[in-house]
Amino acid sequence: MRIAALEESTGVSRHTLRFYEQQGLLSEVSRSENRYRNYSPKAVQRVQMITQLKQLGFTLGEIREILDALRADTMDCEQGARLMATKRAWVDQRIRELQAVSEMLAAEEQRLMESARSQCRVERR
Amino acid sequence: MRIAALEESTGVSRHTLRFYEQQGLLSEVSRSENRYRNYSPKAVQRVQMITQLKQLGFTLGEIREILDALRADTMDCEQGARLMATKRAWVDQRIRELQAVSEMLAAEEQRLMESARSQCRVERR
DNA sequence: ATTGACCTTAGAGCTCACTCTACACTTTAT
DNA sequence: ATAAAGTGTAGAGTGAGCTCTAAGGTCAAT
Repeated sequence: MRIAALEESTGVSRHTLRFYEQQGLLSEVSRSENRYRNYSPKAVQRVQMITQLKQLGFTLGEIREILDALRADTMDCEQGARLMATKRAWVDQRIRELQAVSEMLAAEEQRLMESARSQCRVERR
Repeated sequence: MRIAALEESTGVSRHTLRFYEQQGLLSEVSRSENRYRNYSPKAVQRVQMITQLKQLGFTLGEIREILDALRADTMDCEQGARLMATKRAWVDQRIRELQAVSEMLAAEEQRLMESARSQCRVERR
């Protein structure tokens, strides 16, 4: 599978695929005789996982850590578990922050609707 | 009120204040004889509003649009409320996504802890 | 043999939201 | 009078995450 095929099946541009490889997100990519990249079918899953985690707000550095942890056959289980726990604590903290933001937005929306009939001033108290 | 005073009373650095002005977030800033910026006390409120909206997840571009609309008096309360609702829907969607991630990480952590005593092999999905 | 599609690399450019530097001018304190 | 502190501008740098270009190598079809 060459780069155009991986681009086609993942929706991630060849530029970005090479960038991900350069950033260490795709580990070792094998090459053909002609130096062309030769991807295994598994690469599709891996790129899709990168895309998903990216959409969820993880940085490329964090994605690399997670993928490395999930992939490493030699990984220590306890270490992996701790990595997951750390990530999860971080995610949960972000959830709490976003929930606070959501509540503030709801309060602001409520306030604006209530003052819709009288005078209006956005976000100024 | 000069830039140091505004920096002091808002916690926003002079660099950032000038950057905001350059980005059109502070409209016209009056100058003294010596070309120093001369802020009115209202500027404190305006900068605080920028800070608040930023914390609510609005980009500087969105904040400029909101401030422009307020200046032009073309935004009423209902429009403001709709803006908040739209942003909140976006935030809530991200919360749901992160909750799904948290659950996946928790499951992975659990699995790793269970296999900590026996053979450790990270399964990919 | 030549076209054109595909691949390679290094490196430049872009957006966002700052952050800082260099250098000059003004004000204030001693 | 001098030094320190404050302010001005233009422009470069940062870092994340791409995005694109230039210049060249490879390959299949005509």
